[in-house]
Amino acid sequence: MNTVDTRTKILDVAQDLIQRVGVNAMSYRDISEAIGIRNAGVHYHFPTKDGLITALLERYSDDVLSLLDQIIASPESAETKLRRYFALFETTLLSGNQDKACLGGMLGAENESLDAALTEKVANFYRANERRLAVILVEGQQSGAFKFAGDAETMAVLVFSTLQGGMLLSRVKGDGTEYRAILERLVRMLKG
Amino acid sequence: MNTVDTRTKILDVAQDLIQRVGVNAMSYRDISEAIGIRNAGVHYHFPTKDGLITALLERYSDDVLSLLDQIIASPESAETKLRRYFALFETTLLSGNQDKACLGGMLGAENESLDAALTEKVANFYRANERRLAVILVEGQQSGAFKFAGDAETMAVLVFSTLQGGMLLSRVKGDGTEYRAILERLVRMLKG
DNA sequence: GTCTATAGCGCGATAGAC
DNA sequence: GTCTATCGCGCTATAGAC
Repeated sequence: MNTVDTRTKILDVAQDLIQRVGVNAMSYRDISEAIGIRNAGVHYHFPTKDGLITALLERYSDDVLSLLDQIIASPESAETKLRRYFALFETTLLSGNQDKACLGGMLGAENESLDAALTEKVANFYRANERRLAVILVEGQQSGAFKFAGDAETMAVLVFSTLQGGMLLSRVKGDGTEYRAILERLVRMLKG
Repeated sequence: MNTVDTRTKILDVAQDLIQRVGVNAMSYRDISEAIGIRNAGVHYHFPTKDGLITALLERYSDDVLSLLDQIIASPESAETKLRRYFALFETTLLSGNQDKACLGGMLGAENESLDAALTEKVANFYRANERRLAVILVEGQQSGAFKFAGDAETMAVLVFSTLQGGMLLSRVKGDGTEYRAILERLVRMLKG
């Protein structure tokens, strides 16, 4: 059953391509060939490339943050929530057995070559992640599961930095297990 | 006094451009215009783009690792060495008052759109950094300055991940002070 | 909503003069 | 070692038929 509409197919394929090769190495032709229509057909749905990328980031951000909110709202312990957060990026974003970067990380790296309005959207995606991470960290602090000095906000930024850097490094080195090892170690550090 | 030869000028300009906009948004024309020669003049020194990028990464890797070796060989404490390591990426690589990414980070993000041989060179740059970080961490462990559970190798990868992720995030958010805050917090965590 | 066809440009790269 | 000139291609994007 293939009831997915073309607009969604375009977004799916574009996201996959960007996560693999980057924004500037992905073309309308790549997209059109992958879904079996022509160049002009893609332009019908997304007249400009910056518009396509903007729509893509919005969908991605909504999806990830919504999954994150589900994790936060669950009755699990803070430590489990944090692990599920890390697993989200490991499986959903490094999914499909091939090495994919985080869309947010890739757009961040290439952000200076994109529409200026996109920079703020990418930054907001980062901030939204950090805000949710801070909630989990505070919860763990209060329950005694996490023990660390200083404010949870800075720690949340540190955790998100490690997550993003860990994905980058694991992908380049071709060792998918490294990401897990890095964040497992980080959890242990947070537990004190 | 301008005694810098053209080959060096090309490498300097290309590196600056890649650190800002990425490999795939940088062109021979950008380079030639920046140094005041023509497209063909750049091709004389670097016939292919992959060759140029390879030469660039080699120079960059040699420079960074040599500075790192100097830091390690210095009589400073392990904590000071680690701070100097972080400052190296903060000042030398985010230099020139504008937001630049780490060349290694940028090539890592865009690595799937580059010559396959470059992937291994980028990975080796990461590993070389991690190896040196591990030396500093072990030194700090032995002197009692650092206290952490588990092997220094995994911790070195965690530290390098945080450094790379921190540079990415700070750059996108336009807040250069964030990088420093993240790594300052990491140092405090390592001190236990 | 997708097609054919094409405009217009920037790209990496090369030949050959100087 | 840098130049002019150019090739051939891929790109984003658009016009107009179906």
